[in-house]
Amino acid sequence: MPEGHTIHRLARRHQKLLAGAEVRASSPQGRFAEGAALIDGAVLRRTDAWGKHLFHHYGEAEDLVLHVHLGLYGKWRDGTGEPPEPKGALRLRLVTQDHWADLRGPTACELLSPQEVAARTARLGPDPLRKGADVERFLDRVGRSRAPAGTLLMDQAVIAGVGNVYRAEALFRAGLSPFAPGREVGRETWQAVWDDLSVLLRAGVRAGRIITTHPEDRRRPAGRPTRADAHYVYARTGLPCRRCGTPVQAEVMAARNLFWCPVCQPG
DNA sequence: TCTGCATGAAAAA
DNA sequence: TTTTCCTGCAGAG
Repeated sequence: MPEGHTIHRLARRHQKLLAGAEVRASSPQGRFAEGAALIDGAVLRRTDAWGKHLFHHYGEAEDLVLHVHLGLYGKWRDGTGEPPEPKGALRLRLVTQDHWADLRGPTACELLSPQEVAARTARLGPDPLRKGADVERFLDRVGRSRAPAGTLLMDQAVIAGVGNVYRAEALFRAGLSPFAPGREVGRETWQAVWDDLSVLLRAGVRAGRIITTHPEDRRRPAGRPTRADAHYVYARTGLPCRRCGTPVQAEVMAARNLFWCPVCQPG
């Protein structure tokens, strides 16, 4: 589900499945009927992702741009051949000769001009998954800020694509307290966090899910494996830290549940 | 089958 | 800071 890795994976998938073909677009639910009508019959030229934002560029000049943000609930489904009978609230359906893609529950589904796209992405921080991402901009921003590290990593204007899972896990892997003010963390540590997120996000794109634990840390002394085995601290409130056994703590930071180990991440 | 919560962010207050 | 958007699913019963 949707942190940056999901969106980049979707961009690649849509590129592969739909790009180069004429697309029939519809909004069975009706909430995007006008936009769908404008896309309908156009050729998808290329797809792009920046952080959690997905873009489809349509038309010869690539100047008709579909912008989708999945938010918390949004989902894309796709398939080969005939699309299934539309069920429930289907915001957008894209159909080519060979494939279909359905969008449900997005926070944003809108058409933008290239100028509007540029304005949106200008507000976003560098995305570690993008070629040529401006690391210096990230380092500069976090290095000056009084805000806590756990807030900075969730701020899409600071670094784009990191969500609540990657926040918790990157902080743990860096041994960094979520409460440490950005300017007190140190440039080398922030650089390491960026590099680690870059690796983790890329692994997430490949796997299609977030896996942040080293294999040797994933083994459990007893019991059934759970979904949370892929994480060190995320959604593990009260469970023993995989490294030191201390119960994982949780509290709300930047409007989301933050998880951390008070011993491995002192401060 | 039902309930509450969830990987997000804009709008309202 | 709180509400809203409005989907899917894990866990409870």
